[in-house]
Amino acid sequence: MPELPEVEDARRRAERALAGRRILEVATVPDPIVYEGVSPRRFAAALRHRRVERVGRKGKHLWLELDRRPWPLFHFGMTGSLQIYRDESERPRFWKVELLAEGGGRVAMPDARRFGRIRLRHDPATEAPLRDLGFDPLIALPAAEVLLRELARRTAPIKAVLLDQGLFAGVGNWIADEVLFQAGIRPHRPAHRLTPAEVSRLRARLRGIVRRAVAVDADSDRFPRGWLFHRRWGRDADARTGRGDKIVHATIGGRTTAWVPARQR
DNA sequence: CTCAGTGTTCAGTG
DNA sequence: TCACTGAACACTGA
Repeated sequence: MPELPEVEDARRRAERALAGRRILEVATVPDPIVYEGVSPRRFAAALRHRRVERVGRKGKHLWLELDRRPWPLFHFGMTGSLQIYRDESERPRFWKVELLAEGGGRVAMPDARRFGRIRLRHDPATEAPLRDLGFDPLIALPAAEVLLRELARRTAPIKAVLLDQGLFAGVGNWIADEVLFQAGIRPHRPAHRLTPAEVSRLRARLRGIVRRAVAVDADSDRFPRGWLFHRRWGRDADARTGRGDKIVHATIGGRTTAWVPARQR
């Protein structure tokens, strides 16, 4: 479940469970794909007995700031998430790591498809992969003129450009489609051909969508009724919006794209 | 059995 | 160097 709002929700839940507490135990499973550049053993040793000061996020990455470096850095890939519970019996299927905190709270990262990553960094914000991220729309969304200038250099379809983490950190497939739907922009449009008015709308909708999704704790059942999100799933040939407009599916930027020709130009 | 998939990376091309 | 495209990665669930 991992686009910006889901990761921000994970960050807040992790902060509630861990901030100010020590990590008493670290359980791991052997997985040289998900653990990148660090063995589970060394990872566990770096975290054990440390106090968590706060939890950070940029784009789709989340990290724990401990009282000693290095710090753990997580990416949830397609199917990773953060689960918080108290009883060991609730340890999720496909778990990769589980922390036991002072007070008995447990925090685990499961990841069925193993596209997620667990890393160790001395200063996550200034090292790869975070160093290469663009702006995070929840933290600092640039002015429309700045966006317009960036988009002017890109000839790829706007849908593909929205997915570029080096520009829009944290935007994933459903957010990109939602932004273009609400801004009334056809996903195939070359980014450099967007008008200033369109870039302005795109910026406003990106901000609105991310803020709203975060405000409802990334709980998609609480996303506004009119959002494309609720009707975009599964390449259903007769899918329609609430207003009866046809939803079509295409592959753009290598990803399934849902859009509404009647509303997007 | 087949295929899509809330993501990223890398090789190849222009 | 840079922008861009498409394949590869791994594996579940429909």
